[in-house]
Amino acid sequence: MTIKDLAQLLSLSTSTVSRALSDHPDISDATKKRVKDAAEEFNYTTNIHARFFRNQHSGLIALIVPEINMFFTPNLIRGINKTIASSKYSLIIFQSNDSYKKEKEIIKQCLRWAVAGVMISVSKETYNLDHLSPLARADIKCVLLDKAIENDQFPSVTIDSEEASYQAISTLIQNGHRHILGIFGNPNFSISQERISGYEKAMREHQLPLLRENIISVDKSVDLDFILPPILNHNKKLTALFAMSDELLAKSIYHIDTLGLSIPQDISVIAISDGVYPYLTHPQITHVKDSGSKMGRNACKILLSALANPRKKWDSKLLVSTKLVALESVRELLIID
Amino acid sequence: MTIKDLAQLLSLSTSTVSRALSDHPDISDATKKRVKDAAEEFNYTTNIHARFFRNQHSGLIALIVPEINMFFTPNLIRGINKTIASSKYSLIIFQSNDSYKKEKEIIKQCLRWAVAGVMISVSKETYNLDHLSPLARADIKCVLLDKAIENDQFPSVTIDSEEASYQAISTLIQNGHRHILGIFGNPNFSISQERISGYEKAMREHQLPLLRENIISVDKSVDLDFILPPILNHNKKLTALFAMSDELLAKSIYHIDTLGLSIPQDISVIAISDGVYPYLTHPQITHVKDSGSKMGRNACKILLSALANPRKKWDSKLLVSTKLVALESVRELLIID
DNA sequence: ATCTGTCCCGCAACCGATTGCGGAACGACC
DNA sequence: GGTCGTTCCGCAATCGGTTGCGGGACAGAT
Repeated sequence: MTIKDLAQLLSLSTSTVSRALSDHPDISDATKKRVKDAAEEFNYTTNIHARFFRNQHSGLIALIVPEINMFFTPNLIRGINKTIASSKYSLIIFQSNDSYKKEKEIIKQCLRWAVAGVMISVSKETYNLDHLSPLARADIKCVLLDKAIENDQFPSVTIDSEEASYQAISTLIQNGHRHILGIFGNPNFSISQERISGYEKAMREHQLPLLRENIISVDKSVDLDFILPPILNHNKKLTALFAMSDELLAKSIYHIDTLGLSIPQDISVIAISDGVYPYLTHPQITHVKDSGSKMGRNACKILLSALANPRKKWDSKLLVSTKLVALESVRELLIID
Repeated sequence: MTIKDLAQLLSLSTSTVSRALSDHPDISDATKKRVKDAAEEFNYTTNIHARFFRNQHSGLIALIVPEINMFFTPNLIRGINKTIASSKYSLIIFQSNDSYKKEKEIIKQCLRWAVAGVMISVSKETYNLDHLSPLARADIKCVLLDKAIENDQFPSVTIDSEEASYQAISTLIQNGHRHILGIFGNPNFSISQERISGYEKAMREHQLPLLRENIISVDKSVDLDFILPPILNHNKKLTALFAMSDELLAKSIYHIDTLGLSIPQDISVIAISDGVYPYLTHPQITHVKDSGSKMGRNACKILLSALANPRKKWDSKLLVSTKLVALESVRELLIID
């Protein structure tokens, strides 16, 4: 059903039908009603490609994520969807599978789709933003989110990783913990580096020693299967464990449980989390909440405002604040000096 | 950068450029190389809307899901992406937020996008498929998946719910359990009904009594917060619990842990799951694996083959088989008669 | 009867990519 | 030099929807 079919059906010209549908003042109310009723009846809707073709803007915003996993991404998408729903844009989602090559291909796709804007959480393999330059050249607005890379070209929305991690470790220290195992992701990523540096900052501020052996970095959470059990078995000084993400948290808890240790009697646990998983465990895990939906909302808002005011400079770096959610997994230690 | 710009740059006509890019035999190799190199350099790619506009097919497949949650959906999308990657189609994902109204709107969107095919997992509010008829009229192929509704118009891909549930309960019975608490979702959905009927079938086959109080149906998993603890506390005969989904499993384990019961010493647990969560808990949960990615792959294959052979009749109901994954949460009881 | 103004509506061009058809350019051959 | 074949490429129409411009119809005024 095209506008032509509809016009023929009503013995009108396509232009009249088009104008009637968009409430053009030239068209009489009677005609408008006739046209709209018919459109409803034969459920005609304007073809989005043809509309783009004529108007030269697609009304699309792309979201590029490394993967749609059980943690974080669902919340992120929820936040974005909510914000975008009140605009005239539609969202399309691409997955890079954590591959730089795929990411590059997706950028190309974005050009083909003639998207108005892009929100991207870069892949694990992405160390610079050269592949985004085609977007800039085509005047497509782009916002980095979550996993961002330092640059002076694109605005970014990330959680304040150092602060989040600092909050978590400080909480442990305030509860009397001094020997804290930190579990981090691949240290090549800025996100891991910042979280490590938050750990270190908190330790330093409280004059606690920084032991290399208490900082574990793994590329994938399954790597913990080999690394974590011996440490938990042999390092008897440890009283607390910090996990920088939900994946690492889940694996850590599994190993703690498996070794017959109990939380928080034998070991206290704290994590940075998007706040779903910590409620599913027993005891529920005290965590610093890193809200995916908040981040999505903010990234989306920045993008929409950039699209509304294309001239204005926009190179803001937004740090989404985090909040400590005290649940049941941190025990207060008596401080013996 | 349009094909015209490129043509002008090379002092060729648009038609020559177009043909060169698609390896038309009329074009000399030298020209082809020149054109392709230039396209690469100025990273020109054909505009997808214009292409559709000309060719009258968008090369799009839509996936409509109730929500992108931490369980199941990620796997489903993974499976679909993998299959679709080897075709010439692209995937766009819509979320209905479990709303019938939104679902209807999305169908309209699909028409506007001129998608070639649709895969839909219907919302909780959807009780019939009338809203899909515009798709049928526009000759858009449609496959139901996961949450399907009985009909004779669209093919469907679902897990064999009754069988999965039967497998789970049978396993418990074979291990000596006779008092099994079954936890199910909203009984209005066929998916819950089938799983209940699998439970009943297994019980009947082993001449065990069907107690109404041992079947719990909740609309949302949080409802268990009020329902489950008193049952676990007072019904001392129960030796096993069956959860029909990951959400329900997670909540159930939480309450079991909270009450100080241990799995499987005090109570055995089994579930139907997509196979991620059961490995994150301790002990790991024995489950009937309901593979989202397998379902996605199959739905996608059916759709692609329907698109390749538009004439052929296709009303298949595919039941994706499930497999028992025996882990650590089911204890063998001594059978005392 | 002619003119002016108003209200509706249609004609036709345009957007980018594709493709049938036809034609220019060139070499080979009689 | 004319004819034919071959190789390579351009013209122009097309897809669906939008919109500037212009024109028909009709009423009221002169």
